Amino acid sequence: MAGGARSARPTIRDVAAAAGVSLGTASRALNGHKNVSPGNVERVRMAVSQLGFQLNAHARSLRSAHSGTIGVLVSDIRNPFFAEIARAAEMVALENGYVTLLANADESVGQQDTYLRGMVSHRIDGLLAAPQGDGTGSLKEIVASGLPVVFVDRTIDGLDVPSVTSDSRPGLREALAHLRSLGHNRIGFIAGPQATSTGRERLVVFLSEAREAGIPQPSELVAQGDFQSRSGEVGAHLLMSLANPPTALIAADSLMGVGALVALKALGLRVGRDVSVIAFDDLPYASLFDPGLTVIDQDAEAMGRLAGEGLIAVIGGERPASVVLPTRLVVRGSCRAPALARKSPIQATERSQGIPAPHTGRQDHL
Amino acid sequence: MAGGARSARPTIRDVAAAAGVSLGTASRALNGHKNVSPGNVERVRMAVSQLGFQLNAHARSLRSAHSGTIGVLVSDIRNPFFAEIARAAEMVALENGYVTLLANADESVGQQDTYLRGMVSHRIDGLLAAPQGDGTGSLKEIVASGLPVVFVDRTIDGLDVPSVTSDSRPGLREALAHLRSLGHNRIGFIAGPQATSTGRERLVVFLSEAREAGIPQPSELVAQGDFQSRSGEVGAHLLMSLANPPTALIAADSLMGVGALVALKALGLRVGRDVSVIAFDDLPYASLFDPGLTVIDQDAEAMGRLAGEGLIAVIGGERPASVVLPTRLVVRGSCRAPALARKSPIQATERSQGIPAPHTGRQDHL
DNA sequence: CTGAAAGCGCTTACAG
DNA sequence: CTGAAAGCGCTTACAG
Repeated sequence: MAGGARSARPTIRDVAAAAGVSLGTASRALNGHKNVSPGNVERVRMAVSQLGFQLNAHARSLRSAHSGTIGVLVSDIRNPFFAEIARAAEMVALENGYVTLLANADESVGQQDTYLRGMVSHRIDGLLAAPQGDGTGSLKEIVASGLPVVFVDRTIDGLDVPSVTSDSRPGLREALAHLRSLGHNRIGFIAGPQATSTGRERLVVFLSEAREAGIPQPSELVAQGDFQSRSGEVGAHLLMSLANPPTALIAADSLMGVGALVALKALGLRVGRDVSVIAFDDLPYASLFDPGLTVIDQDAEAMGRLAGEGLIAVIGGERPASVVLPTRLVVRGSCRAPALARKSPIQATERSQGIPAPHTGRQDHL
Repeated sequence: MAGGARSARPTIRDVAAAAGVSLGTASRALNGHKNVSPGNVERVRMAVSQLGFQLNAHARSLRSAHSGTIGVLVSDIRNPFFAEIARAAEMVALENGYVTLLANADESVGQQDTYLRGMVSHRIDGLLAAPQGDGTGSLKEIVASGLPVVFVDRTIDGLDVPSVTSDSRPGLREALAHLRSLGHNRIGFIAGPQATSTGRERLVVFLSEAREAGIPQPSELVAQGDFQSRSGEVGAHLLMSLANPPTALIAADSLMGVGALVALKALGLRVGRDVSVIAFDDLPYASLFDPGLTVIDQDAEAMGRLAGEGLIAVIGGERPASVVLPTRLVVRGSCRAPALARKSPIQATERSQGIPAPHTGRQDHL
């Protein structure tokens, strides 16, 4: 059983010898080539299992054009959204006979480049990436080299690469309609980093949808975050400290949303009652929060799967179209009518555009 | 810029030619061997950056004894606990010049074996694993083959492999002391799968610590789970439906803990007030639950890091000792004195061991 | 300190 | 359908 512990690993030459065929025939049998006699296929199969032969992937990769490996690069593996994408992509890769090399950039462009270089050294057959940075460095070189690449979640301007992203518009539109119907017309937005495509898109779409809905959005109502929890905390603090604070908050990702919840708790503000909150990305536990967190959900599993399938297609020489998935609102308990809502949105609009209210902080109007 | 897109990749031969040295010297310069003249080292360095040379990892792996790759196998990458372990281990690998091949067994022994075979084909230099199953299959073969292996979180009986695990005893002891001081003496336990080392250990230790603390533990107070959320739900339902239900619940991992919270919510029981709850493993959002969830925390980051370092040591020919980290209780709001606590634990003990109370469900005793 | 040469374990035209 | 042979891109004793 553990007998051959230290003995040299059997090679395809050993298999050929045991099967009584030539090295070439053994290789062809192993790879399922058509022109091999059934008898030899069987003999080789026997020899393989008898010797416990495991093909050396490096020798194969060196000789043939492909390595059987794909790279998956995510921004932060601890973010449940990316963990789900990575997992789904990996499943697809596995189903197609690829092993996955996982790179966790951990929000660092430097680390991203380190991993990317390693992947190039390992001659990955394709790369699936939720990219960081501005498209300089290894990523640009990789795309320029012609290696199959698919972007997921994020894209990079100037790099012409198929992508799987989601469209924040439907979700944001529903979110605004929901808040509007509850009587909110002063909505704070905690934006993602403007150096990422998703950070930019969500802010632009929020602003355009708010305008469409007739909700005024003075720039003081936008806080700039970085998709990390801490920045959501800071942003919520900032927004709620305005002379005329918003009655509702939207965070551009779930980590910042959680940060905002932490900040509101610290400020003694009750979510739902005192401030309504909506965040991008669902969390497995969002319904256990107090109250349940209303979210704009993206289908991370589908994104990972479609991106994986897209990459397989690119590797196969196809040029798949980019796909854009919808987002949708999942209503839980974190949004309610503002406790002290004004009856006339118009009036409030005029106020917020003109002189800020004296710093009573809150407008008593009952 | 994108000029050489389709041109063949430069090899070390091109580098040697450009630097005006032999192939061997180029290789030695590249690998930082001592006996190379400074001038040649510099010339090779120039040629490398000028040609954009990237060493072919497969050729190197085929020739030399190691591949520069390690495998990291986790049970479920979507579990925050394992995501953190994977990330920390990966960092250590990177610092030591290794690229990580990530395998997500997704709670399936079959998938674990598929990945393990792929890793063996890729000639990983070492394996870090939170193993599934009973130690048959690829895992056993790998250990028997002499490949460096380190277990993290879980171990497998009969496989003599260094490991990094945590000792549930201090955390459970604190948890029981905490519950005791609040007046609980009827505690339900939602156990992990007895086919895993952690599932077994936590149950055994809980039982022994409860005995030590003088808390009776009839078998009806143990529900069998599988570390998945759903089983925590079922387990909590079961326990709370007992004729004489527990006043507190301990779940052997966070996913089952979350499941229990879901079940309690569905049953209309308020955590803290009606039932106290403690779960293993901290969650990034546990403090935002209603109320905050008290947990028995393990240091996942340290486990991943230490396991990574241990693996590097094993690869280096050392035989590092296994390390066992402590667990500790993080008190939040999910435990309070039972609403209808008896004054005398002794009396309650006698009751619970004897005739179950008639199914009023709750003992009114005010 | 350096070069020439062998060879890691495969795949794949090329003949037959 | 099969075998003999070349060669993928490196590393590493072996001489010098």
